[in-house]
Amino acid sequence: MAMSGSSPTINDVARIAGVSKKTVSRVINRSPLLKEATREKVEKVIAELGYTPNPQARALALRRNFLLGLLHDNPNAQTVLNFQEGVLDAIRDTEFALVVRPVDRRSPDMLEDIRNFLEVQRLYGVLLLPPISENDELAELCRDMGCGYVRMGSAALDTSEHLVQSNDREVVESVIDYLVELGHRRIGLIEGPSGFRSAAERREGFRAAMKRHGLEVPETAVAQGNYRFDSGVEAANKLLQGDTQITALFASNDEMAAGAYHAAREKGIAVPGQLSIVGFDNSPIAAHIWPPMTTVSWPIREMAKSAALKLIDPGSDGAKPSTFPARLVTRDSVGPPPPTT
Amino acid sequence: MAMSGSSPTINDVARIAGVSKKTVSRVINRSPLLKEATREKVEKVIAELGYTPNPQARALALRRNFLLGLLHDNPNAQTVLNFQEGVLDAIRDTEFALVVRPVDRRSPDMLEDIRNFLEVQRLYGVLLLPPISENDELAELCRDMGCGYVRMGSAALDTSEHLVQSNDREVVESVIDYLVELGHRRIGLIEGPSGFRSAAERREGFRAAMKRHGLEVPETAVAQGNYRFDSGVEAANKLLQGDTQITALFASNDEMAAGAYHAAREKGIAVPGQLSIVGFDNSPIAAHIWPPMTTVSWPIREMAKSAALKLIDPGSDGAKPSTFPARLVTRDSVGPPPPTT
DNA sequence: ACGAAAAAGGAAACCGGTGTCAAAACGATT
DNA sequence: AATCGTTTTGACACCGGTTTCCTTTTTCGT
Repeated sequence: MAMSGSSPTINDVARIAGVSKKTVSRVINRSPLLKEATREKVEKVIAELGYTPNPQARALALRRNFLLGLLHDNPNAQTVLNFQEGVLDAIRDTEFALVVRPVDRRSPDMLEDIRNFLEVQRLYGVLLLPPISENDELAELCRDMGCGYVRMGSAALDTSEHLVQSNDREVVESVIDYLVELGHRRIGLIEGPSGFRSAAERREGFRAAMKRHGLEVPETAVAQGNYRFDSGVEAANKLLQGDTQITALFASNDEMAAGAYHAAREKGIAVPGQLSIVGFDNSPIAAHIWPPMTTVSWPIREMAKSAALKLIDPGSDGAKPSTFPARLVTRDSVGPPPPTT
Repeated sequence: MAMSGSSPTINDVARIAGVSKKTVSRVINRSPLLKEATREKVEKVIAELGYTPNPQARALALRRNFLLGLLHDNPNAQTVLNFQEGVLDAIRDTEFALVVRPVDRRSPDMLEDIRNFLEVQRLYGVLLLPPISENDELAELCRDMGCGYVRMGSAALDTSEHLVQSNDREVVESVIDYLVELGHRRIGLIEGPSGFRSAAERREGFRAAMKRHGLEVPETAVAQGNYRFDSGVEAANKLLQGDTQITALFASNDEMAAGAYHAAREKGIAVPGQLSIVGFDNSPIAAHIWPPMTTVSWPIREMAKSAALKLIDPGSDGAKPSTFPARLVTRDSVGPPPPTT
């Protein structure tokens, strides 16, 4: 009775509405076998009391928590944080909460750790960010544990309902088109680490476009990095040395592109005067570096929202995989190739 | 009996060990009034079965979840993410999980939203990141709701056990000492937004050191930003215009310092040749920008870990406020002032 | 108007733990 | 051996929901 502080329970609602708790439960769960009048009566009481079902109790009864998990091993802070924001967009005003779990994909115990985590926390579902979203054993683990999951990826990795992706390949092709149109012929690539689907997609986009334009891609015009700044420096040093004569360069992410800036600067190569650079991600560094970097932006926040909705309300966002369009953001790191060949 | 898949419960343990579930509960909770023999017997069964208490059930019974919340409205992704890692360090191998909740401190509903969130999720405790860690109403709300909390801050804001802080002021003083030692006399300040304790601390450190060296700080040598890149550009433009003749500049965070780089570049001012710049935070951009930026690094991950420990195990990390030392990271954005005055 | 089927609602058990309080076991004393 | 005061332990209710199963009510065909 004295309810200062402690929130009303389903029993309070039932008593005041003059029905059984099961009926209240039915209202909460939108059971279809309820008379409209009853529903309204109960809903009125719920509204009056400001009743919210206790997630802990539901979690216990349903053997399933109202928690969405974000599993990631992501080198890029901004990406992860944007993703978190997107998930929050989806669960705002619901009883769901977001729990985060950074993992170490190089640890041999990763799967075991995650299994433990899932077993203990009994999450409603998990969101898998690249690169671990590409781990098939992990997806299988989720299935085994009866835990919903959605993989973020840049290509088809799974059946329909578990996937949210972007069109990396196409947009990289258009990046190359853009460079070629400006007159570039010798274009270099800093690709991402093997094992990353996104890296493969972007590389394929690059190769396809070059081929379409009848341009060669010599060995020396390609270098591999690991998506981190330092590896970008190193890769660019390789690309820029000797006689390659590259006039433009596409890096598979912004951090490596920033590394390329660094390498160019050390070598006294002007950007974009002597070398045009395009990155990928549109992370803050792209806007903050000098000159501001032309890069590819993908709608991570929207993708995250969609992924979360797939988990908590499969009806709304559907069983089909969702593909979100990335787009080129032109700033000042691209120009025509230098006149003297 | 058939326990494929579903994990064992306290009942299984009790039955097999031949004791009551309450006794098992006592073992789990390290109750001191247990006979050693009983404890061992039960623990053996627990180990054999690989039993883990179900957090949902405990949450229901205790009216308190095993969830730590991270409340933030932070402009810096890397800071937030590092903080998350630190919390994870603390709760690894415990039953705790970390839930994140970005908030909007400019929203008039913020407190109401948070109240709702706390009421529904019944968190074990929350970690408050700057700037909302400085909101006293919020701290009071936590107390009201019976929710543990720890504030991250750069100065005393609360009583002892609720605080983890850094020594911003001192370290900024040492930054200025360093610049003065190199020969700088006209040093500019880009300060952070009003309302941020950290901004005030850093400003005071700056002013104290300048005063100690007998150096003036004219109006025109100070500009205010909001901790974001663009505001850094703007502030630096103000500082660098006309006749100020500043030879060095301290920005209250790295993003604004990066903005100052940008402004300098646009004006054709060489860094560090004509202008030395020091930032604060040691965020990735400091290492990636050109030239690599001298900045202040503070041990956010350790601070986060300490904060989390304060919540989940007040015994271990103690009731006293913890202060963690920040330190200067010297890179290439600082040099002696230009010879021609 | 009647009986049968369908719809609506309720009682009680259950999810897996913890709290309360009384009972049992134990040790020391007499 | 009986008594008493501590430890230890257990029975049972409870946390706030859901599920199962059964009863009551409504609807409808004939």
